[in-house]
Amino acid sequence: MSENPTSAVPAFDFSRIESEVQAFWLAQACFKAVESDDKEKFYCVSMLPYPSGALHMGHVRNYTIGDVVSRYQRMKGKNVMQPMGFDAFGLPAENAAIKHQVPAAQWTYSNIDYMRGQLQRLGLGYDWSRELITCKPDYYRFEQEFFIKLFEKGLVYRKNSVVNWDPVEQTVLANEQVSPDGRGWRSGALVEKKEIPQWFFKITAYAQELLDGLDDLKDWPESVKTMQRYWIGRSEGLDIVFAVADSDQQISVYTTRPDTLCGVSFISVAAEHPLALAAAAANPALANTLSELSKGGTAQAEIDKAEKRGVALGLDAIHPITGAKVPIWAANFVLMGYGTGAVMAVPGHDQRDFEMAQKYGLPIVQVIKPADGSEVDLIAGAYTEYGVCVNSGSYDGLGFQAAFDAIANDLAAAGKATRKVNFRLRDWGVSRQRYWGCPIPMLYKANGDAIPVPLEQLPVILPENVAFSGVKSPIKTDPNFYEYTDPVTGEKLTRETDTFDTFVESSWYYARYCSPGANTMLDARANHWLPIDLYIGGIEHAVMHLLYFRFWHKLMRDLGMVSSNEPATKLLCQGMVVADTFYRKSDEGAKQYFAPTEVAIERDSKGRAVRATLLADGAEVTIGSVEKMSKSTLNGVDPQSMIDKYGADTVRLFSMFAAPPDQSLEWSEAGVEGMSRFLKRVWRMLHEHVLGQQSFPIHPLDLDMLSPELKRLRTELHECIYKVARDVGERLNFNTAIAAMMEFINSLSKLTEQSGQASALRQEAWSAIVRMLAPITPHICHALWQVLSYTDALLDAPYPTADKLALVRDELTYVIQINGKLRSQITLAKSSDAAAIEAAARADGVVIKFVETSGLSIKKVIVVPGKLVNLVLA
RNA sequence: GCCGAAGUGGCGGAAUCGGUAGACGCAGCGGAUUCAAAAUCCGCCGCCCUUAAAAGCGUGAGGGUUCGAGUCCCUCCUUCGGCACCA
Repeated sequence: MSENPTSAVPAFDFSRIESEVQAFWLAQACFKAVESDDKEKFYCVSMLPYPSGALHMGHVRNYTIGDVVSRYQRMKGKNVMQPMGFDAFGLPAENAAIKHQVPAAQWTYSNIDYMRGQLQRLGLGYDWSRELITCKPDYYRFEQEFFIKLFEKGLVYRKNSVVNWDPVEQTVLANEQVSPDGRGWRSGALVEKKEIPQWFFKITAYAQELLDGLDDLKDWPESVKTMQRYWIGRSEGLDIVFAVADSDQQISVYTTRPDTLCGVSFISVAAEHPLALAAAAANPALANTLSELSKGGTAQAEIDKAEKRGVALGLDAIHPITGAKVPIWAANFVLMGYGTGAVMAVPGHDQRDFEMAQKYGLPIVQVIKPADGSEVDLIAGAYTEYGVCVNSGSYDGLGFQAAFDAIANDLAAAGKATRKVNFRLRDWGVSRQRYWGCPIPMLYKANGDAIPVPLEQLPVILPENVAFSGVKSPIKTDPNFYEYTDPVTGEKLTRETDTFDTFVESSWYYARYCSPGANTMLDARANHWLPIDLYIGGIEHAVMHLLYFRFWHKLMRDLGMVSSNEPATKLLCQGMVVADTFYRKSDEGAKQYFAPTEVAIERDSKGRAVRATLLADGAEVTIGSVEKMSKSTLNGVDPQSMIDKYGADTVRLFSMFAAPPDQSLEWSEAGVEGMSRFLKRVWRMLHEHVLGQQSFPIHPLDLDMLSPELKRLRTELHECIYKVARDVGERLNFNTAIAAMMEFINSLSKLTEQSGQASALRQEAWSAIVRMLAPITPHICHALWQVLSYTDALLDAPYPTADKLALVRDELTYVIQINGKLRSQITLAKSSDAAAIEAAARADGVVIKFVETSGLSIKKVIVVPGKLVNLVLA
């Protein structure tokens, strides 16, 4: 790129500028956050990355948003803390270890080193002195200690729970390792459900508080709160006890629809229910069928979509109202780990029961009819709405609530039911049968009793130098790890070899950032920063992570470690980064994908993409759908290559401009080039202003001296400032803020006037633009700020505020609609009242002509002050 | 299957409280500059009819409310996220 030799504007060398500015920030320790009561604090956290190898565009987007907000808040005078860390335990490191025989720890640490460098290269303003890495004992020791405290409080317990079991590999599989058809990813064997003892956090003890707390989270997206409410799933219902015929056993079911009780035609239990197991013990054929029923993975979507199947256990239950015998079946859609492992089946009014009844010829009885008296068709499916009881004896004619109360009272009096509030939320199972995780700090006696590891022996350190033979966790076969001798009594104990779910580490890292180096989990500094003022991460975390995170905060509160009730007051969920896909289909129908860099796109005269060819052979490839960047579709774009080619500022600018933060962002290299052009234009125009100023010595801006053109332009400037501050500071809509700045710069570029006042206005404009762009493109702005001859640090320069007087316009443009359609426009003085506006509209030439030619007359006039006039013609 | 989102020009998107649909950017087209190209600058750019103007159509589909609907209500379609062991 050769510059015009006559131009005195220096070349824009982003690479040199970015490295110089980053070196300056580092040397000045600009982002080190120090607790202070002088300024209001602002604590901004972006969800920490899993160190998978390199940053992907999703990270770039997430972290740029956090950095823009942090830098903006700093310019608004806040004491900002923005930390970063690595969520370093997890399955991919273990898979790398199994596949390539590289130690999980080494793989993880080298990934972290590379990714940290990438984050720094993006110019993200983190306080690196607070960095944490969750796989290090100085982090995870505190969660081991915390777990033991909860165990002692009774908030942690052990129970049997179902896992995906691969019968060929003899190992537990993650849901991700089970294919959609219920087979193990390596063995291809049909996965079975197996019960093993596992540790649980009693999150259900906080269910009501987690639900109620959502009402106070005013700055969380409504969609996330709705999902959490549904996930917690509070319901009011009845625990009903059915006696088992010819036995002293009974079976308990929970229902939210006691009004349908008279429609019960059978009972469904899980294949692992004690009644089913007892029946199977005496009946090998039944045992076989039950094991067939438990085939398939544990994922809810899979269970819901599977065909409803069941088998009669040969037992009957006694209906608590009618006394009739109803058969007991085992069904594949009932889970032992959820509720009582048994449900009452009402095929007329529950779709799953309906499908099961149809398949096996069980009775379908209508006991609810619509309140409006219309008929229902119980051939097509169940009628699941509320209505009025029929075929229900003395309850006939009662509506939902009346029937609920009557049946609840009658059954309660007979000792057959109790009212119960139930939650869909289940306790949080944290045991994983995997190696690369935090060891669960428990010991087992020979009789199976569990006791915690003595606190003074913490942390239980995960050995990092281990070799995998096969897929099994090495610590499960290593006596040096699992053998334990009580130092006092000499008793031989066994260590727990399961590790924590990695959601445990990510549930409290945000708090630990506030207390770096403390030798307890948190210290007093935590309450200085908490709660988080803005938490940013992917929408995929809407329920699980964000619920565990809220739960853990309440646990820490109840242990006296933090004083707030919620971890984050504001939440932003950013969308995915997506890109075009290109592929060819093989003869077998398999898709072979190609990276966008390997493909050339041909366009027609209107710019439509008509054809894509592979650069390597010139032959056509299919243009696929736009999908999330991923390894499998090869449509990922490497952030590093983009930074090298265009610079961090350009990459940041594009990430913020191409879409609003909560929507998916389509990557487009042409779009990136557009951003690069914009920055070069800013660079050139600002330099030209400064060079031009030399012939017009700096004048102070004198508002009374401005020409009408300058006055109009200044109004535009302050409208722009007003909009940008609102978009960035309140709405978090960075794309429209950037568009507003581009729009203003387009106007500014048309200003040709050369005068002292024009120069003063240009100085005001560029000073504001550089400060407004600074959070988004901090490197170039740092350099331009100096070009404008300001000597203070841009990082702490005050964010521009709009001059209210400049925002006032003397005239307003009114839209004239006829029957709601735009027909004309008029410009009126701001002071015009409604009558004057209406009169002006009636007198408008277009209106008069329209009324004449249509032959209609004006029947009604609607005047919206400051906006429009609508004339209704009929 | 259940819960939550999204759907607007050739493309990404804007329209913030029911009031001008298409800001801004990309792509494309035309022009200036240049020996030429790149870069840069200027202009055009929803569809349809048209020399032009005007009219008409137009925000996934179909209904509805309203003086007025991209926005509110109902029904439906498609795509995406989550569904408890990927993180």
